[in-house]
Amino acid sequence: MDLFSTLQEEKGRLSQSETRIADIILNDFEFAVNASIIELAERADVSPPTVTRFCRRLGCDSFSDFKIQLARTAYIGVRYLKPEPQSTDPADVAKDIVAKAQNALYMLHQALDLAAYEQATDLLAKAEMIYAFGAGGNSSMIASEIQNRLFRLGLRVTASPDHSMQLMMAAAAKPEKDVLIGSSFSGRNTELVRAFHLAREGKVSTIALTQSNSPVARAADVVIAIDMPEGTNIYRPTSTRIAYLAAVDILASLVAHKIQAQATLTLRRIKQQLVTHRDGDDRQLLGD
Amino acid sequence: MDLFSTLQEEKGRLSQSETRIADIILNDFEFAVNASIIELAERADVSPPTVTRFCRRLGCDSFSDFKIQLARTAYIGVRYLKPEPQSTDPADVAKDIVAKAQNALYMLHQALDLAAYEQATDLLAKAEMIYAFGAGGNSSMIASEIQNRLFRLGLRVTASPDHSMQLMMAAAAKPEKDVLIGSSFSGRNTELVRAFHLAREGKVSTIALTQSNSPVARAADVVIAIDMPEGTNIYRPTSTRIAYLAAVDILASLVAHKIQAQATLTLRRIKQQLVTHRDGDDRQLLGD
DNA sequence: ACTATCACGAAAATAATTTGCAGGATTTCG
DNA sequence: CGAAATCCTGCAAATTATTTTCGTGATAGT
Repeated sequence: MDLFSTLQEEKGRLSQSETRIADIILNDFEFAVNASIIELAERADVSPPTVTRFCRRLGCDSFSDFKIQLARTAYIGVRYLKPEPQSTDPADVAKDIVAKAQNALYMLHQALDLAAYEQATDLLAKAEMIYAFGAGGNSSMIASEIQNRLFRLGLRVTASPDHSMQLMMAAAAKPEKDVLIGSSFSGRNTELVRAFHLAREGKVSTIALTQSNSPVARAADVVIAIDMPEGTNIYRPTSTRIAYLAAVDILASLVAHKIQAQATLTLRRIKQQLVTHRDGDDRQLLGD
Repeated sequence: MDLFSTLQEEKGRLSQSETRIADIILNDFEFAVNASIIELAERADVSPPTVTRFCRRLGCDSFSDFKIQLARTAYIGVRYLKPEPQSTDPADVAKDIVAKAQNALYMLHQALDLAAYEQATDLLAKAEMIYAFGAGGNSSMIASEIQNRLFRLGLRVTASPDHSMQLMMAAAAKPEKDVLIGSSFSGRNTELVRAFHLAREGKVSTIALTQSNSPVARAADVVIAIDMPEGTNIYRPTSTRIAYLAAVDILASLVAHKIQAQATLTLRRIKQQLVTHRDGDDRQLLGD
């Protein structure tokens, strides 16, 4: 487990002095990772032993162990604690975006519900036809991405960003054979919910990539939950999208492993096609 | 700068003892971050002072500073030093994908050519119309993504994955007013190269997101270079895409800052539209 | 009000790290 | 080839950082 989560959890149970230490760590991370136990103690106006005890309490072996653990989660964790002043300097903008994207990935990994992924994998691998739905710039991209990833494995799949089409397709899907997979960043795409209900009525299994405990999540059989802390402008949909993409990537890889033989064959054929169509250079693997 | 790069660079100039220390760090990272200077020294068969000197040489203030820096770059940097063991266990697959994606982001950031981004930003911000081109599952996604990001800023933009359309559009673009931006993961999409040539003849500025020194790169005025070592796993040549997406994100953010007033207004209108169209809950920021 | 528990810091003890120094190896240059 | 210079290295001492021990005062429960 990572320190920041632990810290958030324990926060309530800490004593006054310990809270002061925690605050310093949360507010001035740079100082905290670099400081010695004495400096940290002084700044928090406590004694070094208190700091040691604080570290132990958080599950670390020692103060140095604490600092290491802190540093390790750091690159990932700092950003969402300290929303830094919005700089428009290109270097900062770039750094910021990269850091946030990495955060999103980190959090995806933290919250990974493998069981859900495996269930989804089973459904997809067995499906005779897969319908991938999503609307709006973000989710529609995810839907095409699902298509893009799965057809390469030899699966039958179509993606649609169109509500009316989605409803019709959901109605046309074959019971217990076809699978519907939908994405909604907000979790409140009511049209998608409707399509899910329709599918459920028709005994078509449904998978949702969405915020947990949202209307979309509740309407689906299997939920690949992707929850990013909302509220501030820190988590713009753009870094969330990276998490979605990684989730699709994971899902597709698991499916690929599950149906390995078939997938390898299809891939080879696709590649063949690309190579002969292009300049004979096969350095490009699977499409541009 | 991060420690791993420094370590790679200095590697040749190190003495015997120091090389031993470096090897231990590179091969058994877990041990290295957790060990005390004495343990590390013993294992490398050197004295503690040698370790201290080693740390200084790498630009750290002290051994502890070294460990902190090591821990900080760790999550990101280790993976691509040690080729992963091929496992199909879902947890490993997931971890691997996340790590690769983070690596891709890391490498994007390392190799960032800000000047190119700024040039591209200038072109895009001033463009009267933007054409975003890309073909194949990956690049066509990037093209739509460019559209998705830029139209929100109030810019006029269209994306096309269709070669014939691309050529016609390139021919129709207005000299010195319109801009063409194209993506090619492989750098050898000859149709895109043709479109770029056409644009150049017509004095339409061109921006390429592609591999550096590739045909596509050579055909463009401004190159946002994205060079990734493609993995060996044929199921998943895809972490590169995350880097592309982040690059687009950076580009779009820079453009947004450049034309801030206009962008803010447009964004507000889009949001307004989404909120009234949905259930009045504005928790979703900018599309699903 | 009494006891148990807890939080905390002072000081002592311990452990880790760095510094200064000197021997030995290696390189450089005459 | 040999002498001087330089660099690498470890030892031991000095320094610094961290942890443990122990005692005090505060707080909560009975």
